Amino acid sequence: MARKKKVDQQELMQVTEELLLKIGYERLNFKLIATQLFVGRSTIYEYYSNKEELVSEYMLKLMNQVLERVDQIEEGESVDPLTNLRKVLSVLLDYNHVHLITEITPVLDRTSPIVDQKLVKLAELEQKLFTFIHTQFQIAEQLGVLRQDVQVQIKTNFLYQLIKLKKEENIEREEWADVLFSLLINGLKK
Amino acid sequence: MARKKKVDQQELMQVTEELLLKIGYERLNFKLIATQLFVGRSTIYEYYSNKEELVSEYMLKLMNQVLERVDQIEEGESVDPLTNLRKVLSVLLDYNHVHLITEITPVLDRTSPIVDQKLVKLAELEQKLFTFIHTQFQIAEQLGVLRQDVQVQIKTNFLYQLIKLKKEENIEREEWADVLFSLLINGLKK
Amino acid sequence: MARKKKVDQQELMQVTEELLLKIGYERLNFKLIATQLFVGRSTIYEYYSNKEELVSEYMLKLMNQVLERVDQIEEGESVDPLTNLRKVLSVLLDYNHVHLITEITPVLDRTSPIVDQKLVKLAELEQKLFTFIHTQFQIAEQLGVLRQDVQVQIKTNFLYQLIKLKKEENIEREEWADVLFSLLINGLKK
Amino acid sequence: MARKKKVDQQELMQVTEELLLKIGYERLNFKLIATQLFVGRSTIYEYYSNKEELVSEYMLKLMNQVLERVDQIEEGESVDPLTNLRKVLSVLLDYNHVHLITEITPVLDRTSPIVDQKLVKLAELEQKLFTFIHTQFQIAEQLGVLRQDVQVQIKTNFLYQLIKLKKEENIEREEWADVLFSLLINGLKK
DNA sequence: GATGAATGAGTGTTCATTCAT
DNA sequence: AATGAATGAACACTCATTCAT
Repeated sequence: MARKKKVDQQELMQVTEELLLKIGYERLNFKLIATQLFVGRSTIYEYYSNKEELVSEYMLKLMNQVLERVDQIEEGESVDPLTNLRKVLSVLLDYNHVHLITEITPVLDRTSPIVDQKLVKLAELEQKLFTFIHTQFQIAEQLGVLRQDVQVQIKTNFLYQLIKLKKEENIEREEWADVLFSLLINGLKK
Repeated sequence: MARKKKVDQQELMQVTEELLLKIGYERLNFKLIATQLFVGRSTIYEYYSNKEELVSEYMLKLMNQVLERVDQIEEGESVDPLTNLRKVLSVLLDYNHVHLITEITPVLDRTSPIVDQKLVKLAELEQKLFTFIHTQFQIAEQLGVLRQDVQVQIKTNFLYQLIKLKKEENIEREEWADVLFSLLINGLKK
Repeated sequence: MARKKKVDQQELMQVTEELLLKIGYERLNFKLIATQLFVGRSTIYEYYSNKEELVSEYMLKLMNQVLERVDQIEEGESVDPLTNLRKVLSVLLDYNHVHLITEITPVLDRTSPIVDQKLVKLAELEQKLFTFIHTQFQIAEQLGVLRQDVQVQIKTNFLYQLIKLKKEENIEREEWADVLFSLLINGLKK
Repeated sequence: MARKKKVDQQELMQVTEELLLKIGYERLNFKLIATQLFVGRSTIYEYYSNKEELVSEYMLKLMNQVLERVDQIEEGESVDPLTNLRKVLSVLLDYNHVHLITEITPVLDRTSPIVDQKLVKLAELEQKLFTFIHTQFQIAEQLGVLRQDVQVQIKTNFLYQLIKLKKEENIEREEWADVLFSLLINGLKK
């Protein structure tokens, strides 16, 4: 009979996320992960042969979750682009750590084909996300709701960057999303 | 007298900056710096006894340059807060890498008193910058130009985050500043 | 299960002792130890995270062995203090390298709590040894066998220092202990 | 005109002694010495080309001073060997740090001929000192004052080791010498 | 004479990774 | 499937020593 599995994949991903947020990609190491999971260091190697593989897998899973939520928006009944964009912002705030992807992806060593493959897939998903936002902005423009002197690309980035603004402690998430969205659309002017 | 100096401090700072931007703080190491300067690794230790000291010195110099520019705005004839804020944005775009400070400062080991001292000084300077922006926003509010349902603190952060938006390749810097400032003030609405 | 152990703890302690006696604490380093044990340098770090920890562990083990022997004297049937002191001298000569402790302890860096803890324990054991000798001297004094114009503290030190006298090559250990003890008690006078 | 000499030889020797006593031979280095003398590190190299040369010179000077004092005893009017030995003990206590020589000499690298030469000279002086003590003990033996079942060599060492006994704080030097000498001659017996 | 500057050699330490069980 | 043990490679840091001025 096989030994009971000690390493729960979900737990592994969760610990990875916590550590990525707490100490960052560079300082993340298998020793730490193993300690938190109460397993031997080398056990992690049974599943991922290095940090790159583990982290790219984590990012892929994360992006998949985000896109699932975005798909729900797409499949929703709403046809108003601004409403959709507001919903996207909500999702991004929920998955606030997606910004990790933007930071980590460029520094990852893509030598290993397994890693490379995952990063390609990840880029596709990211593209899909951007395309959705992009499309909404285009529709909004056509409806004459938005200014047209700024490229859609910039608008998309603008929205994406918003999630990096540090939320005030005493404000609740949806309310915060409202503030950000209002800033995005109306700016600071009275 | 001594041997001719091989290590130019300015060059050292420049290489540090380049490497920080290219590979980040964690991957930065003295070997790399020394190689780029065509000197021995231990030579760098003659000037800075570790990475922390070198990098905190770099950040301090950088922030000093930024504040010099901000002081010029302060001493300028303009009393219009929005004009001043627009000028600050220009400065921040020129010293676009100030965002490194925000990233690196929290992870630096402050054990060494020399490092700690520099970080304290750095925090003071940063505070000064924020205060200037803060003040301009307050004046603008009092003049009734800006919306008041968003805290000044958030506005300040908003402006500060703007510099992270990646500039399009084919656009010139001042023009880009105009775009960003317009986004900041007017938002995306038509 | 894991790979077969290559590093025998006892062997490690023995090599440490040999090197401490041969080249001293300052010159002792992990490279040397590793070479003698035919293992990689970093392997030693699996067991002790630095020289301080290794050496303090060594000293603790050594002192424990000494005290075990002293305990046997204490539990022995003899009640004559001089006989007991003579036996202590034998033990000290057997563990002649205890003087290493006196030399090394003061220069050890106690920053690490692990090291500090061991040194505290070590000090306790040393105290116990000194107390035993001290007590024997006191009893001897009360029996009127010893001069009383010299403090017990000095007597204790005197005995302890004796082990540093270099033994002549051609003399056997117990005989040498007799000579030293006689010197201690009777002095050089006829 | 030549520059004013900044490095005073005597001061150099004094600093060397202080550091040797404070931190020991192994930790002694030119950087520390230079700092204490307020000169550049490389300046010391004008006088001594390495630590070995400096320290062997120091020990030689020290031993010379000791022997000067011993010569005075020899030239003195006293013919009583015990009185002479008591005087030697006084000298040894004055130059209490001669024990440094015993510790350092064996670990010094004798590769350099300059160092070797000094160490040879040093050994001669040490021999002279031992011979003097030796002779006094022999005379004393012939006078029937001392026991003869212990080799003179051992007696000599015994006296020499005495200086390592830590002096109590509140006792004055000559008095301490008396205690030690009495221990040496009469032992601990009543 | 004096020294600031540069450097190599050696040690300290961490960690990803392999391997045998 | 799991892991304890071993290790090399890479980086951190110190210091004796050389050299040009």
